[in-house]
Parts: sequence; structure tokens; C-alpha cells
Amino acid sequence: MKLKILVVDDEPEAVELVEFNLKQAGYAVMTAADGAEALKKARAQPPDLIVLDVLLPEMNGFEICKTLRLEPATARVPVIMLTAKAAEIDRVLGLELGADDYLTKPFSPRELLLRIKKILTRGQTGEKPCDQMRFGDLLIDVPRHLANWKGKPIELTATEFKLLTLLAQRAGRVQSRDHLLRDVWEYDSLIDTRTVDTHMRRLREKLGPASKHLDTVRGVGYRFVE
Amino acid sequence: MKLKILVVDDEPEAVELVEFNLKQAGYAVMTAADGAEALKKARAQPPDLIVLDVLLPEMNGFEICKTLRLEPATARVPVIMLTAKAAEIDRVLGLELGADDYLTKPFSPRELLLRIKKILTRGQTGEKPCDQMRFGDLLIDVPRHLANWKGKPIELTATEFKLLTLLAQRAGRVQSRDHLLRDVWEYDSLIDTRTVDTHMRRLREKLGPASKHLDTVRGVGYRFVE
DNA sequence: AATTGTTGTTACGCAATCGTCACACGGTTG
DNA sequence: CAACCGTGTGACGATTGCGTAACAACAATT
Repeated sequence: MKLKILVVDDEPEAVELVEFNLKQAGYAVMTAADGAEALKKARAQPPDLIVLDVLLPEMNGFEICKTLRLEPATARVPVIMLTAKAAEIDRVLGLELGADDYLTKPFSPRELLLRIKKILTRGQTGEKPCDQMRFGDLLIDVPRHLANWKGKPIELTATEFKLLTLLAQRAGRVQSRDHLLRDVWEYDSLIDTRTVDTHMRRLREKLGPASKHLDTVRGVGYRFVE
Repeated sequence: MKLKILVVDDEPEAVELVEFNLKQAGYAVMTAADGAEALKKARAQPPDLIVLDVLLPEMNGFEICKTLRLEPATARVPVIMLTAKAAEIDRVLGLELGADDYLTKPFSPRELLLRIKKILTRGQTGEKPCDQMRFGDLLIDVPRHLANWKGKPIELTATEFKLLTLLAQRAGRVQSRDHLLRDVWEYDSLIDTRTVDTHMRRLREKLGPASKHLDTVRGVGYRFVE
């Protein structure tokens, strides 16, 4: 019994690429090119997960997501958003839309598969979407945009919070500066700057004792340890 | 019924060398000098495997690979990439491109034949170089950039870790100093080959008892044994 | 317009790391 | 047995990478 995934994107090439990779990975794939088609198919045959591009003609991904959430048949289907700008991430993952994850284009199919697998296996174990993360005394609340240390709030700027969240979500795995620049800052070029270092410093400063979670892996990047 | 292999390279000499060796080994060989020709031939008569040079005029190997993956007729054909720099290996082997293996130039025909044989006999069990490796009490976690010996972490520098990972991934096969320099140090052939010795020494030192996995093959190079 | 807060860049110093050299050791060969 | 070759070992400058601070650009607010 294959798991069904609905892929919504108006670019046929993108759909094909994703579809191929998902089928390769053993999923059953449905596709839709616009919002109306997506809603129709999702209602007729609720999938186990939806990959949803934000930039669509007429009805955009946000509206589709909202609509899906309102209808009982599709309210609980996990959604992964594509092309969300960094500025929109909070909204996407927050309670307003309730997407389960996001990816910024261009993304590697590998990355997408990992996210999908994570979400789908999470469903089996009955865990709720972790918009809240706790590591010891450190609490990160993504939708509320708050970080706590032993109950005491830590005031972080938008960039710092994004950086922290990203590292925490990928806890354990080392993130290179390039990778962080791409995901937090949305730079596609490999420009050599010390921007990441500076923000890591500010983040550590504000985190205080909680900064023990932030590891430097010399010559490679940074890592969040639990 | 001979297995068909498509060789794509713009240098006639390289093609000839590979072609000769493959025919010698009992394969049927098709050749192409550029991307367009390669795609055309691959579509017309899908081969059992493709040897693909990255550096090609006009359309490079990455694009060809992507295109091949998108078309049903060629999507499942294994690809071995040539001339990938060490920095690009992850991308090449990742799901984005989905190559099955790679070789850095210059390579020995023998090496290429081994890789080809391995892939073709592998059959449909889509084994990919996994990102966690265990050898007895030694655990190597690539994304986390960690090495463990009986649960105790071993602190390695970036170069040491790369060296260990590379040897472990090619477990069993002897790696010459030149080969290691190309893959770990990214073909800075200006570097003294004794550098490898020094790093092997440091690696062994830090690995402690786990260094029993690192064999010296006198007059040839080093080998990781399980 | 001025102030405040946030962000990205630049400069610089320190320390970890790297590559090289010189020498010691052991196996190999004649 | 002695000369030789290849490797292990230790030490030492040179380099690199990172943390830090100061600065400039920019936006938001007053």
C-alpha cells in the first residue's frame, strides 16, 4: 500500500522532477497545475501529503493551504510548501497556515525526500508537528517567534531567530556556511563573507549559557548539539 | 547478449582509451562527443550504463545527467561521472543528480572497470553510499561530522575526517597517495606526497585502537580494512 | 530630521591546523 | 651484511579559519 502524495506546481518541469523522484522512492504521485485542480483532487482522494508551490496562477499556495485546513477531509493532511521566502517562513509554518515544513527553491530532491520521510514517519508515531522544540532548558517556539532559557525569554532579532531555528531543526548535522547562507539569507552565490560568523557571535552572546548548544566545526561549519 | 555502455567525452583520445578497455572486457560500446549527441543516442537505444565526462562543450555533464533522469527511457540508467572535483561529489552522488559513482581524472581503466562491474552486478538494489558507516566499534557519521569508538567521540580535524571517510568508503581497496591527494586535497598536485603520511599518522594517533582499520600497503598506499 | 535598532562588511589578532623537513626505523635487495 | 628504499615520527614555521570589535548601510520609529 503506497503512500499518496499530491504535487502542486504550475511548472511542468518542476512537477516532473519531483514526481520522478517521489515515484523512485516508492510513493504514489498525483499532480495538479493550479489551485482549483489541487483542491478538487485533494477532496476527491485525500493524499497522505501535499507538496505545494507558493507561486501559482490565480490562487496562491497560501490560500490553498488555508482552504485545505478548513475542510475536514483535508484538514489533517501534512503540507510542504515550496518557494517560501525567508520572510514568509514564519507565516507558513505558523498557526495561520499550518504548513508542516517548507523548502526554498532551488532545492535538491534529496532534501525534499528527507523532509517528506520525516513528516510521514512522524505521523505514524503520533507526534505532533514540532513547532516547539526543547533542548534541556532551551525552548524554541517557532510560530510565536520566541526563545526561552529556563523560562526567561531571550530577545532575538529576526535573522538570529531564523539562524537558531534552522540549526535546531537540523540538530546534530553540521551546516556549512554556504548552506546557512542559502537557507537563512537566500543567497545563491558562494560569496565569501563573515556574515554567518558575525551572526553566530551575536546569537551566542544573547543565548548566554544556552550557547553551549552551538558547536563550531572548524573548516566545515556549525552544528546544533542537544 | 552484451551489455551496452555509452561513453561521453569530447576528447577523442580519452574515448578511445575507455572504449578499447570496455570492449576488451566484453561490453558493447557506443560513444558521443557532446551532450546533444549523447542524449540522442541514449534516447534511441538506452544503454545499460553511461560513462559521462563533466567537462563538455556547451552542455555539461550535470545538465545531461539531469535531463537523462527526467526522461522515462533513460531515467534508470546508471551513470558514472568523470572529473568531478571532490567538492562536487556530494552533489553528484546525491539525489539531485543521481549519479551512481564518480571517478576523478586521470583514472586507471582498471578502476573504471571495477566500478562498472560493481554497479552492473549490483542489480536493482539501489545501494548508495550511505552517510553512516559502522565497522565494529568504529562509527563514522558524515552529516554530523563525528567519529565514535565504542560510543566515545573522536575529535578529528576537517582534513583528517575527510581522509578517514574516503578510506572507509573505499574500504578494502588500496588508495595510492596520489589518489588520496586528488580526492581529499582536491588535486593540489603541488603538495608533497609525504603530507598524506603525516595525516595518516595523526589520524592513527587520534583513532587509537581503531587505527587497526588503517593498513599500510608498502610501495602502494593505504587501505581501510573492516 | 534625528534616533534607535538591525544587518552586512571590513579589519585584525589569536590559535588550531597544515605542510614540510630532518631523522629514525625496519624491511628489502643484492 | 650493507646499502637502499619506503614509511613512521617528531618538530617547526606558515597558513588558515574563526572570534571579536568597530563601522557603514539601511529601515523603522519618533
